[in-house]
Amino acid sequence: MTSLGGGSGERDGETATASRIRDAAIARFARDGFRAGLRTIAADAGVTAGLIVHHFGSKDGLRRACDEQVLEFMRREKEKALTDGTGTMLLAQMAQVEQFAPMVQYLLRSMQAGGQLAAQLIEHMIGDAEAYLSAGEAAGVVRPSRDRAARTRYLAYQATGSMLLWFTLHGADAEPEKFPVLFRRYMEELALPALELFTEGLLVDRSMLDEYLMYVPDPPSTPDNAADSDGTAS
Amino acid sequence: MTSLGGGSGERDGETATASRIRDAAIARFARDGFRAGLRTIAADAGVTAGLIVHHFGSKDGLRRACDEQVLEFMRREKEKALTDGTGTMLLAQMAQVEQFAPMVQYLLRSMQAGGQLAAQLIEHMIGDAEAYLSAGEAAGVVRPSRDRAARTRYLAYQATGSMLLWFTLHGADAEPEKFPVLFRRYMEELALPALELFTEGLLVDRSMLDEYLMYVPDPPSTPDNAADSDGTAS
DNA sequence: CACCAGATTAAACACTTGTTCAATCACCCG
DNA sequence: CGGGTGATTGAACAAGTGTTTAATCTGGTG
Repeated sequence: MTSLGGGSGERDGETATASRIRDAAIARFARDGFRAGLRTIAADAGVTAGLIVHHFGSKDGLRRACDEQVLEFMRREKEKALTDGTGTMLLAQMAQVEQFAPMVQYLLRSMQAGGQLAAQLIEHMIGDAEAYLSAGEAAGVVRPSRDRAARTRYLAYQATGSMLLWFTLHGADAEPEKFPVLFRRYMEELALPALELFTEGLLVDRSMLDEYLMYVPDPPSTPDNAADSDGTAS
Repeated sequence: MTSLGGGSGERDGETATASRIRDAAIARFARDGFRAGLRTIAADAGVTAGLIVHHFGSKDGLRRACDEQVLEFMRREKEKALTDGTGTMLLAQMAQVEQFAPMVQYLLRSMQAGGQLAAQLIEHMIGDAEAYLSAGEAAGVVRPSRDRAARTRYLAYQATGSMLLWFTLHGADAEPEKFPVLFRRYMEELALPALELFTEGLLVDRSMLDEYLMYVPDPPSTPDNAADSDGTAS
C-alpha cells in the first residue's frame, strides 16, 4: 500500500513523502502518545529523522502539521454526518472506519495533553451543540434552559470528558485495532443511563434547584459568560 | 519549615528525608507532569538524584510511593466530608486548602496519564456514588434507574471526566496557585446546568428513550457490567 | 576508640532525545 | 552534457534521561 486512498492525500504544496511522514506521525502519536521519538516515526515512514525536520522544521512543526490535518479532516467529515449535538456520535461513527480510527485516537491523545487542537475542537463541538440544541428548542423537543450558553458548554464537556476518561482508563493506548470495539462498548454502556437522565432527570423533586436559584443572585442571561474570556475578576 | 504539619507526615519505617522527597515529588509531578526529571525533584527536596533511587529503588518506585500517599490521603479525607456522590464536591473542598491542592492536582495528572491510581480512584468514587445514590433512592429523592450500576458508572465518569477535561483545557498546568480559584470557577460555571439537567432533564418527551428500550433486547440487570473486571489489563 | 550500617554525594555510564551539518542522490531545466 | 535545486542520508552533537558505582560522611553500638 503506497498511499491511503480514502482520508488523507497530499495538501497543496506538499510532497508525497511529507504527507506520508505526517500520516505516519499521526498514527504513531495516536498509538504511543506525543512522547514518541522522531526516529520511530521516521522508521514508520521509511525515512530518516533528519528528513522530518527538513520538511517540518522541528518536532513541534510536525505536530502542528498533524493537528492541522486532523482538524481539517474533522471539518470535512462533519458535513457528511449529523451530530447528536455533542460530537460523540460523530466520533463513534468515524472510529468504526478503520482508516479514520487513528485520527480519532490522535484527537483523544491531544485532549489528554491539552494542546491547542483540543481547545479548538471543543469550541467547535460547543458551536455545533449550540446550533443543535437551539434547533431542538425551536422544534419543541428540547427544554429551554435558564442559561443556554452555560448548558451547552456543560453538555459538551460532560460528553467529551467522560469519553476521554473512559478511554484513558480502559487502555485505549494498547492495541489500535481494539479501538473501534472499545468505542462500541463505551456507547453501549452509556446509552441507557444517558437517555434516562436526559428524559427523566435524576432527582424527584425540584428543591435543590430552587434552593440554588434562590441563593444565587445572578439572573439567567449573562452575556459575558458565552465568551469565557475572563469573566469574574475578583 | 522542616515538615508540613497538616497532611503529610512520615509513614511507618520511612525516614524524614524520604517523606520529604516524596512530598517534593508529588508537588513537582503535579506541576510539571510525570515527565519531570529525577534531578529536578532532587533539587526541590535538597538532595541528589542518586539518593532518590537509593530510597525508592527507581523512578517508578517513587511514583508508586506518591500514588500510595495520595490514595491514603484521599481515604483519610473522605471520612471527614460528605461527598455529593461523585467526589467532585470533595475534590473542590480539598482544592481550596492550599496544603492539599498539590494532591488534587497530582490526581488530575494521574488521570490524564491513566495510571493504576486513577483506575482505583474512579472505582472508589463509583463505590461512593453507589451508596449515595442508593440512599437517595431509599429516601425518595433520587429516581430509580433501570440499571443502577450502569447509571452510577455513567455519572461518575461524567463528573470526573468533564472536570478533568475542563482543567486540562483551562491550563491548570500553569500556576499552582491559580488552582483553587480555577476550581471555584469550574463549580460556578457548572452548577446551574447540572442542577437543571438533574431535576428537569433535557428532553421534553420520552420518545427517544422509549425507542431505545424497544430496540435494545438486553434487560436492566447485567451482572458482568458492575464488576468490569478486566479494567486496564492488556 | 573501632567498627559497621545506613544516609548521602559526586561522578560516570548507557541510552534516548531533538537538532545540525556536510555529503550524496535524483531530477529537471537550459 | 552541465549545473543547480531540493530530497535524502548518515553521522555527529549537545542536552537530557534513569541508573550504577565508588567514595565519603554520619551516627550509634560493641
